[in-house]
Amino acid sequence: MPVDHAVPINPAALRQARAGVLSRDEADRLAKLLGVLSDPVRSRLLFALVSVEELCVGDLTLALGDVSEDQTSYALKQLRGAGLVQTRRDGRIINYRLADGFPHQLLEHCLRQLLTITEEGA
Amino acid sequence: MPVDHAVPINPAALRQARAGVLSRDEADRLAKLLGVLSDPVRSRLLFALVSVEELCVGDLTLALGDVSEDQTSYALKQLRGAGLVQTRRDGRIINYRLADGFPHQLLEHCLRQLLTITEEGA
DNA sequence: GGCATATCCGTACATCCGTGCGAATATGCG
DNA sequence: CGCATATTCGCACGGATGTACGGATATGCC
Repeated sequence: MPVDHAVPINPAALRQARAGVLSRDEADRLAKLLGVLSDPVRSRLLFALVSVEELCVGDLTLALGDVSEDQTSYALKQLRGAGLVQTRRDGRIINYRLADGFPHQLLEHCLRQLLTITEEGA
Repeated sequence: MPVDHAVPINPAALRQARAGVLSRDEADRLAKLLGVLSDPVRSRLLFALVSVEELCVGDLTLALGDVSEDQTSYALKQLRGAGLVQTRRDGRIINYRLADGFPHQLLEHCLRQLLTITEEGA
């Protein structure tokens, strides 16, 4: 039987929780961005780019070592669509770099911290 | 025609990039965790829980306001599977809270910062 | 014991996402 | 102009994922 549950069980805590909840819009934007980050190829590409000025698709493929150039190209396209990387054409070569204003500390600090959390759990 | 691209175009930068790249294992773990976070319902549940001791499924559903109890239940199951939340049974009511050792600053600092980034882009 | 409530499960369904393959575009070189 | 290289595109396939619905389970109350 479907449940209505119109009556809060802990009204005080509920009020407090509501204050911290993101709006639907904010949560959607955040989810979209995290979705872009939640792919091994894409996150590794960002980590490859964080310590270097710029690199072309072929060299980025070599940097990862175990992906095809198609995968790299597709992943870069997603990252570019999310505004996380920029391109600079140099003849036939297209160089990718982290976008202007990209928070480098996000990679080096936040995401690496996330990694240590999962380490503890495993 | 498929491309081999055995020759790096920028060997120096490539060497530097390789140093920063995550291993396949690390990237997979990170991607899995980010995948759990990259859902509006799940992230909003975490933000609801960050400022409160614990809440039951029904009240969490009310806190979000625009999701079904099934959605809440399913999302909490995912979060629990990832080790991000814990449960405490109290009679018929099952209360959820952030897991022990959960980095509260991750929500309040890192993820909210991510939100501001996308604001600029939009 | 019998009923109401809180939560969860199993299934079915639609949808999205990453990948591989072949071909196309774009540029440089001779 | 014709060919080689770097990158991207279009398409189809398989796999994973979120949602809805009915029913199951667990607990408390009378």
